[in-house]
Amino acid sequence: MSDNIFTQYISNRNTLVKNKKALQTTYIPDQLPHRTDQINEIVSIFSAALYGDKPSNIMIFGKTGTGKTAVMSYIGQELKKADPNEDKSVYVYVNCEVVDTPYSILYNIANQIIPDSEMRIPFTGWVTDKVYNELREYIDKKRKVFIIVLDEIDRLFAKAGEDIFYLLTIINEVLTNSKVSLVGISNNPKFIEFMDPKVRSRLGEVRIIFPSYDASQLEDILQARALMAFEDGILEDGVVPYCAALAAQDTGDARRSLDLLRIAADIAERNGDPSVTEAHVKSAKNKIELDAVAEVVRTLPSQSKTVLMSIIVNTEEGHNKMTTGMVFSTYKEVCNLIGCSILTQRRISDFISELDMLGIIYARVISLGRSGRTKEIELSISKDVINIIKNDDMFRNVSSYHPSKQMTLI
DNA sequence: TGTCCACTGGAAGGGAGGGCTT
DNA sequence: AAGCCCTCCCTTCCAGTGGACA
Repeated sequence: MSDNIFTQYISNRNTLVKNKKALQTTYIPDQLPHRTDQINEIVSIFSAALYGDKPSNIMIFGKTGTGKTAVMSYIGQELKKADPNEDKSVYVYVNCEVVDTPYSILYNIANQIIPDSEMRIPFTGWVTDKVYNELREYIDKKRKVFIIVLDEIDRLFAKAGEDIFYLLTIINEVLTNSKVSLVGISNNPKFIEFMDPKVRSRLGEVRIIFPSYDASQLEDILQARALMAFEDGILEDGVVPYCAALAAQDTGDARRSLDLLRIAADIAERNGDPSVTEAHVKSAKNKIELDAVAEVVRTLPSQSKTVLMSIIVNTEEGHNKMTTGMVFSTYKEVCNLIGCSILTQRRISDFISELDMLGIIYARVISLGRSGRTKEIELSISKDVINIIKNDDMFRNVSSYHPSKQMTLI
């Protein structure tokens, strides 16, 4: 192969990770440490399906990164192994973060279980009732137990209301040959309280809690993945406990601890280092935090970005702290420079509160006595993140701009 | 103690746009 | 295709507020 811009990276490739898949959060290992009780409970309920009985509906609650989705995927795989030809049971998984309307839920379930050769439900065009009826008829015809897993079910409830849950929970009353069992997964245990009591009790026949992992449990999980991913001697001794401790400090999120380990290994590889050290984990932590804020800032709506740019402009003029009025008058001038419409101060006040909630700025309500009551606003992002906004295409005319004299400086 | 300022933040409602239903 | 409904984004209105100041 002739030399080109990729050659040096290919020839100098330093691979510390022998099995990158094992460090992916989507990878489902053969063992899920510290989730045996939950797995056993769910399996004992699901086993009814293999005898043709209807398993109870289950609601699973637990914070992000507590293994809810991983456990359900694992059990789904195992169920398929126990019933490889789907003679008795069919396992269906739907992520309600992506699929969040009644029509799309039914469409998604139907297209997972009905082969194209038998029927294809169109992406749009049918009345929801028609999809429901077709799905119900197909399910009944098959004389099997259908286990339908609805991940992030609280999002579906927030977006689509409870009608879809009502339809799904009463389906067994109109089925004569088949049975449907529902599993809802949510990180918000409160949402079910807002449901109609009948739907609530049907949906949550059994409730299973996935507690957050503590540092030593996270360490076990990481250790198992590290064994799969790295050759001996590549990871320095303290690395796994350190990743586990950092993630445990947060919310006991196993996903976060895996991210730390994977990104630390990436950094070590790119530096050409022979092993992964705690220093690499520290860099990984900084990178994750910076990336998260940068991503939030990059994807802000344009009006929100303009408000943030106005705050940046004021800060660079030496006003580290400013009022809503100051931000608004700079905002109007920035709008004129970039040619976007000017919203009202009331609306800008909301944007300021949203930026505060996102942790991009710090805003608190203060009283300046005779000078009125307002918010005191200051930036709370790093230079790197500020540069992302300043280099945004929409602000190319703003680089040489200085705001008019502000009358109400703090 | 009352006044005043520069807002805050809740409420109501309009308009646009998108998805669902007929 | 047209109507309906919902959500989102925004405006308008306005009562309420904390503290400096007279």
